[in-house]
Amino acid sequence: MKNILFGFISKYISLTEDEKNAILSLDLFRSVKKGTVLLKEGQKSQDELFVLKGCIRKYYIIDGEEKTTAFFTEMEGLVPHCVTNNAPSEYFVSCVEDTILTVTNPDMGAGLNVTFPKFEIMCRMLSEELLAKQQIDFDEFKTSSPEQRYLNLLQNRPDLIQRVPQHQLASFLGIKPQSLSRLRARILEKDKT
Amino acid sequence: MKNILFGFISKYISLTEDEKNAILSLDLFRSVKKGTVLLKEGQKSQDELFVLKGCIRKYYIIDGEEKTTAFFTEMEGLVPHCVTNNAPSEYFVSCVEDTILTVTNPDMGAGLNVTFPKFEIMCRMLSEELLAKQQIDFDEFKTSSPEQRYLNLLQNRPDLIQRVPQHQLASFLGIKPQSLSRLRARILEKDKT
DNA sequence: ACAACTCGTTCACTTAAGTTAAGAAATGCC
DNA sequence: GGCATTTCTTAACTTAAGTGAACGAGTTGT
Repeated sequence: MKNILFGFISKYISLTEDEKNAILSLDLFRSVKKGTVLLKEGQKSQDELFVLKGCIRKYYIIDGEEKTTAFFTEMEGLVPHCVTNNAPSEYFVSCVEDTILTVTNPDMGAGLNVTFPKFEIMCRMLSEELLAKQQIDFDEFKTSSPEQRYLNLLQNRPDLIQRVPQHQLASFLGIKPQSLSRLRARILEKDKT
Repeated sequence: MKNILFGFISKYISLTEDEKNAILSLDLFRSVKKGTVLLKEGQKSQDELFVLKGCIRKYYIIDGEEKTTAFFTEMEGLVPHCVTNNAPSEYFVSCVEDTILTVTNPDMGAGLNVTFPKFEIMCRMLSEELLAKQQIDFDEFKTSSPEQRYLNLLQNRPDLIQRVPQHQLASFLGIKPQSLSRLRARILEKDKT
């Protein structure tokens, strides 16, 4: 696990052994079972999540229905909105698979940032990268139909389609499970021809 | 104009007179006419835009059709993707109205950041704020129907509906102009009852 | 002033997504 | 193993969005 984390960090900054040990001493790693709920609506958590192995999802419950809006897999991190604005969470986060992740909170983070200014730099790089990606994703979503979105997903994240239940994928694509099922049948039909 | 800019900045950091003068000496302000194209697809610009007065929009041309994905009005800024990743732009940016904005680029920015580290701090705050907002907006978009999206817009940005042409609003809502027209008629019909 | 465009709306028709319900397949739990 | 639950698919029907075309109002340009 250490190696995965440090491998990821090394893409942004380089760490000395001392720094690595400082990080490890924080006891960040958590191993959680499929289905575990990491964050509930209404909860005021300060925890930032970073997935080392497995998959977590973010979802709302609207009119009693789960609406999944994002998945996070290996090397992807989620800073819940409630951490940023210090308000109760609007959404849930749970594990799609057995997952290993790091859990950090600003207190620990501030400590690290003070000790190692590099961290501040990495966080900014990460958040800029994320913002850019997010904007492109949003644009793509707006400019395509459900079917195109599914085909794009098939191209860009084929793993998600395999590892995530259909009904969760459906709301991620902005449609109902039945529509996804039908849409897939439609595509298969076309492929045959 | 100065006042608008400094008023905005003061929400994040406080500036001395010297710092204000340093900023003004950069000659950031631009006054552009409605319809002016500020960024073209394929272009490699380094300019970051911040709207002081007026409205600009970001749009793609896909299969010969304009797809508007974002509007930026007073006190909103756009750092085009091509600035971040130093590649040709995927989209266009043009003025919906006569607009006054600041145009900055990383060279100037770096100069400022070096001279006044505060700026770095403000930029990070801005980008974090934006990222959070963007995520919520994306979630809202995914979890609602075109009609709900229109009603939300009516709630949250009634000005946009007034100042922006319908066909641009339509793709912003992820639908065709005719559908927006129909959807609006439908809502009016309901209101009567 | 007139022609050429743009823009918004409407209509008829097509296509796809929402809804409700039912049943098959897979999964989880004694 | 067997029962219950969840997940996925299918189907029939409803509703809304896409498409192509037409029209009038407003704008632009000459």
